[in-house]
Amino acid sequence: MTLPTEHTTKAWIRLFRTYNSVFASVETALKDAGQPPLSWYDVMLELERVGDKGLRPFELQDKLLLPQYGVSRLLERIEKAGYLERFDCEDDGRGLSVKLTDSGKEKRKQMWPVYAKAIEASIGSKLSLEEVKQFSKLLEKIV
Amino acid sequence: MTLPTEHTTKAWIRLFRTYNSVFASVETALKDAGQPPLSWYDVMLELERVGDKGLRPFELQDKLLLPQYGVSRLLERIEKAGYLERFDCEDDGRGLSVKLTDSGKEKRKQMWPVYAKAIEASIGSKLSLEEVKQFSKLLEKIV
DNA sequence: AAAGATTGACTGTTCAATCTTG
DNA sequence: CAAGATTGAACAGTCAATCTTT
Repeated sequence: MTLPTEHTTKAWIRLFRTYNSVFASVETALKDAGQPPLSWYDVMLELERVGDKGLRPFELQDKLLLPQYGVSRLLERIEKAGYLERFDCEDDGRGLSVKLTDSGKEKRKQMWPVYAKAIEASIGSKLSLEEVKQFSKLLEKIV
Repeated sequence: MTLPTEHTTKAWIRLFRTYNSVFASVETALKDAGQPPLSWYDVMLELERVGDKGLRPFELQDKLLLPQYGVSRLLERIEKAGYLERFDCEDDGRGLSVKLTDSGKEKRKQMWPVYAKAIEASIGSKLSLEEVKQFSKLLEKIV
């Protein structure tokens, strides 16, 4: 394990600034549109994908790279807003499952165009299609 | 303003995951080494660069892309740890300046190898030099 | 004992209101 | 009134302890 080159350090600093700038654009767009934050969208999208059987919190934990207590608190807030339901898990008495409510599906649908516009403005409009693909490929190598 | 292509959306999701994964590695490395968080490093580096004349909080705000109250609270914590000093600004009675203390300089020096190793492990070791340069160039186009 | 999940207490972030000086 | 900066209160994230079931 050697020290990073100047180039690696520079790349990290730019990654830092770029991510935070895009992230801030998305959050601001959502807030300005009176919509919930991005973290809610991520949960709702995963839940919508699997339908009424729902997901276990630990599955969300893996998908969203959040700690257990982070998922617990996030679900608590989204549930309070009425966008999801927790229910007992039949297979495993320790656990529960979570599924999206109808109003949760509706809300996710409302959020998407706002979210999408922000991504397009922040990234899509700045790079050519070829560059976007290249960018995606490089990111894939890192994680 | 059109909707993003699939490719742009995919690139954003990867950017999200990659950034968060690298960021978490860096923070974990610092914490495990008993060092302060990355946000402190950023402040201390900027302050070290300008020497004893220091920086105004609003200048840090621009450099670090933080809100005014965010800088205020961050400086408060770093000052309490003894790594920086606030002092009245002679040019502008409304403002103040902030400079690094000797122990702040020392601390920044201690943090760097830990930080550097984490960046190298997360990014440098995953990409060739050419790829790092490409990556950097693409990021520059976005922000 | 280990896995799934939650919670109290603490730390950090955000919002809106405030204070001071230009 | 604008700009620079801070602060109380509300909100979100983290740590360690806890509870239940496997």
